[in-house]
Amino acid sequence: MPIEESNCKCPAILIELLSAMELPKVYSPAETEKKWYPAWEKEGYFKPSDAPPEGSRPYSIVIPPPNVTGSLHMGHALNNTLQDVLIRWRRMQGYRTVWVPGTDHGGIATQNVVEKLLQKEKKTRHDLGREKFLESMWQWRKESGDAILLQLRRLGASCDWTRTRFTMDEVFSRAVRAAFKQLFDKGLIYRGPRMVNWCPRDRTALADIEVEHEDRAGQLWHIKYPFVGGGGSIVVATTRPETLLGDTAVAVNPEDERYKSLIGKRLVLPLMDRQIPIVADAAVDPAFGTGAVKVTPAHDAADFEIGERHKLPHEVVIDFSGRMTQRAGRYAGLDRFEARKRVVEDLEAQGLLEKTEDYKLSAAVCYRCGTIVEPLVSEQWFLKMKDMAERAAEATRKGRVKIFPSSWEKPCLSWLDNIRDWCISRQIWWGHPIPVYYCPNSAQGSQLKATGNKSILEHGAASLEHPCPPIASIEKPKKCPSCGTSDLTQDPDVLDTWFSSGLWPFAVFGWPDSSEDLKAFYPTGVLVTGHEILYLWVARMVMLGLEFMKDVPFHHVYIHGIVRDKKGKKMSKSLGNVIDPLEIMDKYGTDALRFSLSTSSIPGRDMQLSDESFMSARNFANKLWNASRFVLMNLEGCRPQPLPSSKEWGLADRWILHELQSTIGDVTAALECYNPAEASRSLYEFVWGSYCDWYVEISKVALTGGDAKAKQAKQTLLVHVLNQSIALLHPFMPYETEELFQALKPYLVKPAENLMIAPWPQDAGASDPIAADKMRLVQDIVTSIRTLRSESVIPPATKIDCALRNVDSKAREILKDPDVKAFIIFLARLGAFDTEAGAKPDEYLFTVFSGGEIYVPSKGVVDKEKEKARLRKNLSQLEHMLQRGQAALDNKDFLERAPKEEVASRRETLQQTRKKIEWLHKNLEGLS
RNA sequence: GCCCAGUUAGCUCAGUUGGUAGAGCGUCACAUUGACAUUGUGAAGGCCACAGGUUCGAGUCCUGUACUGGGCACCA
Repeated sequence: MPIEESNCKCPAILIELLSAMELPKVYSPAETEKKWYPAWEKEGYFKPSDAPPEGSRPYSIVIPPPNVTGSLHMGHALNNTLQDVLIRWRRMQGYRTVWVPGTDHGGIATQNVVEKLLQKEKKTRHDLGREKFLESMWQWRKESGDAILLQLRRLGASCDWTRTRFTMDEVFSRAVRAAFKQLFDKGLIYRGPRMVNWCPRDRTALADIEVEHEDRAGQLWHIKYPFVGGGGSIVVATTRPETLLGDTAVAVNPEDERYKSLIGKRLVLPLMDRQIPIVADAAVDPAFGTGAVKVTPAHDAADFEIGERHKLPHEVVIDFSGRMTQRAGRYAGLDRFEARKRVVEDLEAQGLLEKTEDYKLSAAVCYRCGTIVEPLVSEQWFLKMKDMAERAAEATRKGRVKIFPSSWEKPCLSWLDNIRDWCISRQIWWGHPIPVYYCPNSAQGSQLKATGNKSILEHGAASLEHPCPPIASIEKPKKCPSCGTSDLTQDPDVLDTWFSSGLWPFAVFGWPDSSEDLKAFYPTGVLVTGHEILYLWVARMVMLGLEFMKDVPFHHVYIHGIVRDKKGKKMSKSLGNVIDPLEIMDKYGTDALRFSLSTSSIPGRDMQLSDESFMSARNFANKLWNASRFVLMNLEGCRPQPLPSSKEWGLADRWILHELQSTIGDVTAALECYNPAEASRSLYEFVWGSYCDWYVEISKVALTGGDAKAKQAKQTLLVHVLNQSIALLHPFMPYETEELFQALKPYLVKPAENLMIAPWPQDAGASDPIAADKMRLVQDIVTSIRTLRSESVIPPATKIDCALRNVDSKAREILKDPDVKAFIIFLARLGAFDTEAGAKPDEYLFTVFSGGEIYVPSKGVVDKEKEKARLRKNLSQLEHMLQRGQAALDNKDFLERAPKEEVASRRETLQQTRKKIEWLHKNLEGLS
């Protein structure tokens, strides 16, 4: 029969002992992590409070929604750790916080994943048809869609899961259609045939920003175009000879003396036997290649423009799948690269290839699949950007949106300042259907009929006298407002995935309806992201936020680095150098992963991660664990009580509170300016370097001493400083700190229910430079003695006696403090400690500290030769210092121009160094 | 071609207004009844990329060079 809790009448002291003993020697993350996440969620801490305390301000973050294509990788782990650090910190600061999670349908990327699955069954999406294919897309989304969000829970992400959004859920889709319609009605969205970047693999248009440029080795072919009627030829250079088949002119610069007389003449297009003119256009750079350019208006953006200026015909020789069209004559049906090979061969055979040069070109590739992009003319929807970009740039310039680090501001502005219209239509199936409808009496409608509802990429098929205009509508209209027909067909294209992501910061809060959430949480506090989607996403959110909300979507943009491997390479599946965050969490614990990511996250820099960095974070977690374990094991009889008044603080207490205070300031300031590395490092130093190494050690004096009052004060302070430390650490290491907090709770006055909602530590006015000064002396003497022990190979366990001589007045004053003496005796493991030694001992080991000589009597132990070598080594170091110091003080200019304090302090150190050298010399002499 | 970062110990990186260079990891020595060996103590290890300049004084400010990474443009 189980013992009921209420029946358990164990003495409180036993419970304490038990709870302390329950802490195992080593921190084991797995159990802790399992416990706290559900507990926090159950308490509703992830949701913003419905009844916030008065004056509590809202603070919100929206997640950069990961694509529903896979699982958590290290980049996600970093991005979301940083967001969680910030939101937990703000929550503890008392803000009414919300972090909205969600996922993105991810357009081309996600469609590609499912298409690849189909490929394994040797099927294409066209085999399934649009409807069936979309069914399998939704199936995929259902199965693997939110896996990544589940993994975020493991990471400790304190998202409000009740507000989870997906960019294609019904509510969000309505927002997307509403946004489109508003922009359409305002005349900002237009449709037309334009030269766009076409990915023949994904078979869709891409926006300019979705094209990446890669340096590749290629060739520059010089081709002869003979004049009509003979008389030689003109040579043009090209990297894409297959486009020759679609040439409709050759252009030269009008100022180019070499070609001036040839303008207007006609040429025979090789291989095609068509005649084309030589035109003059200022866009041609006479210095490049031969100074003569072949013009292919249908397959090159620059040529398209030349074509417009000279009214040149378009010869479409490459189709949307990257194959040569019927217009390419005998090359019809060939893949573009196969055609290139054949064209070059044929030109060579006909003696029209003058030469081939190696040439470094930057290939335009699709950012999703890496296929070389083909510039093609097609019918697409565009969003006018100029005005929106201007407003976004203005908001950035005025600081309404601040970018951290600010070095990203300039590139961002220059992108906005040079913006071109945004091609927002995609010829894929997975995405938001464009909310535009056509009636059969519209140009597009009639064309759709002709092509069997498949595509209206090509233009000019229909020629109606009075066509009905396209209808943009949030819901499908019943009939055409122009002609009344109810036979309406929706545009077959979908919207660029970034169009919907661009609405994320307000659509997640319920836009276009006006909601409480929207009022409270827009604009959000900060957007946390990597720089790779700065233009693709961030800039667009600013533009669309200003357009629809009349306000920026966030005040701050925090750009973090990219996660790289040990060798500095970007992590990628194909390189096989990925570190799986889930594995790291299994191996080292979630807190170690988070702490390691935070510590490595230096503003504006990419980070290199390796096992060592996780290990060091894991060790830190264990150190904190054991320090807490020590404190808890020494709280026997301790009751919750307020801090003793400052009068009762001993030297070490004043010092640790001084250090704590500056740590609180440092951590808070570092987080304010998005520098988690500085915040976490400062905490590491404080916890390990100050609290564990010195304060906990020193506290052992009082804990084991007989003074009950001193012991009690020490217990209270140990608990207080530990409690403040874990509070500061909580945003970085939420699990372990929560676990420790629960263990500490019985000793805290009015503790919060959970550390997660405990208040953020405040400046307590505990700055104490005098205590810091005194502790510095303690540390100096202790370290000097330790060095001496180590150099003379005296085991630390052996107690030694120690005497100081020639102590200067400042040090003597400090040594009067009984604490100082006691600490030194304890930390340096001394037997007798004589601070005012008179006579020199007979045999001794010798060293110096900043304020005097240190003698360690050691009868019969001293190896004279070894001791001499040791002292000589010390001496040579000091002499080096003396030399440098003397040089400065011998410099007249320095004495005259440097500030007095500087000169004085140099004099003092020099004096000290001299004294030390003198003492060392004397002792060296004494040895021989 | 233009712009922005970076270059500091073997490795990864700190270094605030200019004042004799710091940490972690790794290495070496010593320590295992200790809160913690995922530990402690100590040591070794640096022409702060290079060349100039400003300054009494430069890792820090200025100019130039080299290399690395990134952004943008050109790309016939």
